[in-house]
Amino acid sequence: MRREATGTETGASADLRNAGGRNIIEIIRMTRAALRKSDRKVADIVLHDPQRILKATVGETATLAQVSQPTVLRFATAIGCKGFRDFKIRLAQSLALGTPATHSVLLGTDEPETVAEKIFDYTMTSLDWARSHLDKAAMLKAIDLLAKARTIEFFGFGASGIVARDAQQKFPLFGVPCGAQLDSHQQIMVASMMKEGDVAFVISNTGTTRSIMEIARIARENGAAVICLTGSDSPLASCCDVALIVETLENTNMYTPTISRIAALVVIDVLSTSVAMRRPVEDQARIHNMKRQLSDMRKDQPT
Amino acid sequence: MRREATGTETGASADLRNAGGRNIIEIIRMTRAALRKSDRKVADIVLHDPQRILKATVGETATLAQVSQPTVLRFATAIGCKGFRDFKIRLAQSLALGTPATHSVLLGTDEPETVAEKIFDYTMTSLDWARSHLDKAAMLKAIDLLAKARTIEFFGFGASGIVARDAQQKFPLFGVPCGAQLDSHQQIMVASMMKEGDVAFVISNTGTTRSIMEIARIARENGAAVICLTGSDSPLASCCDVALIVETLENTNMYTPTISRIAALVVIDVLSTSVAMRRPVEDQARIHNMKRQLSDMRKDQPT
DNA sequence: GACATTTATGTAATTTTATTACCAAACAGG
DNA sequence: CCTGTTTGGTAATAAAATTACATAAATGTC
Repeated sequence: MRREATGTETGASADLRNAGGRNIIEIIRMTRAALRKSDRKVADIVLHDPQRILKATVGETATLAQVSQPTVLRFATAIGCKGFRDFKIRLAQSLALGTPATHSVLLGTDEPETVAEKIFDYTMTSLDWARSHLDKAAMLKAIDLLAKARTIEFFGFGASGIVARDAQQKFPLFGVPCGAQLDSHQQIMVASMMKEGDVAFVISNTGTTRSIMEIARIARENGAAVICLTGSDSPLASCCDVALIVETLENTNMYTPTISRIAALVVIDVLSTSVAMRRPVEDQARIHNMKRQLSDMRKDQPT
Repeated sequence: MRREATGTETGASADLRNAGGRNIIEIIRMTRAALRKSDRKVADIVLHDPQRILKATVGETATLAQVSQPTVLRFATAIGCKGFRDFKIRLAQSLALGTPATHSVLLGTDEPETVAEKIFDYTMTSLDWARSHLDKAAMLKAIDLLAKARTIEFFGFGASGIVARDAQQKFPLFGVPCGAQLDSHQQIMVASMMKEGDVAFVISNTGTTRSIMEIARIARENGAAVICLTGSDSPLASCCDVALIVETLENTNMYTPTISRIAALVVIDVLSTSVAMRRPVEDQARIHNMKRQLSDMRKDQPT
């Protein structure tokens, strides 16, 4: 009773389904258009109030959607689940990250407690999204470049400057000298001095900042490898050797904090850790030592 | 809402259960000792391979635990679930955040892809943990102080310095001038200049850094309110007006990246957003405007 | 240390829920 | 306007969850 290529399959193609990764709600949203009319009714009530369905039985769901029970079952298989049971498990997992962002928009009347809940939820949901949209190939290329680098320079402004500085602090993991430039004049100077074997790591959420693109260009002209970390497939991405695009759920609500920097920080964690793991075993002790030094430095920095 | 006690209740007291927040696995770990002998068998196989149980029926679970089916049911109610169904839903949600941290420790042999998965998972799990362990009362007091502040100064070293800088960048939300001091000499100078009405926001993950405690002391002597953001109930916490303790799952594995700064950043998000929401309605437009300015600044910073 | 009382666990019956088999309407193409 | 195909419903069936009840183990009391 696999439903892959059998006759029961509707127009909803497998690749569409996979695109959403593990989040069943996303899968439903995407396949919705390709579903049968009645299945769509089920899809709609699930999307409308997933929490309700989580506690519902097949019968209740059928009533809510105004369809028959088997239709609910067919809906479940149509979106790629093994059965209703499996569907509910998957729904529960999708909902664990908090009700989808659209539901958790902050209201002016929210109590601080609610605000905390929502912001945490939103952050976690966004991280989940970022993870499922990571470009693994680009990631691998970036790790390759970083592992071979002689020095690494991080560039960024504003919120991205924070990320750059954080990355720079991870130099013990990267194992080579790292710099972080936040002043645009300094940036130009440093970029001009880079040469083959160096890696310029350019961070810009928007990917449109003029001066940051200039940095990328200069570093590249001098023979340095250029990696960028950006929020969308921007102009900056096209002029780099590797573009790490970290998509985040953006939300125009003024209260919604910028999530992009959190996702970027986690990506940096992944890169630095992977690079550290790439090093030969005989270096491990040395890295361990460095890490401890960093740890000590954080713990107690005497005047 | 979910875990009210029924008559079947065993010695496992309600407060114990609530301590774990929403994560059923944690709840099981904590209540395990207080469970009946047979129930404990069930608890053990759940903890041992939660993924397996997620796909199992009552019967299968009973066989795996070598108990009868009703025992499995009783186990479910004992840990505060409405029934086996409810238990599975909750288990699914707990597992969605990634297999518990202990399972996702990085191995030297992991592929970069796996590393990414694990780090994202770990970050999300930790955030979930941090959320459920937030001290709401302290949070409220901090928001009160920040909302009334005339100026805010953030202090931090190393990784915490990153957090301080990030917080400072949120000044449009706080609505008052904010500073971030990262150099210890500067810190002493600025702290000495603070006076009543000012807020010193001291960030230190360990909470034991000598110089940072000195800062807190100086600022306090001068009449400034002192808020600290720290990772545990440390010496620093006891000498501040408000102590925000953000517990994170710590893990001694060398590859595990420091999660504390991520949690701290999210807490700052919560604080700044709450403060912004606290402002009178007539200020909202002004804040909105400031926020846009900040946004523009991020987008494009001409040389 | 036997007896009463509570607590813990299993067996079997029962109910609820999920799934399947089958049939009828709607629909598209010839 | 037939004919095969797709879609959706009804009713039967299988599977799973839950309850009722009985028995065994443990605990305490005199």
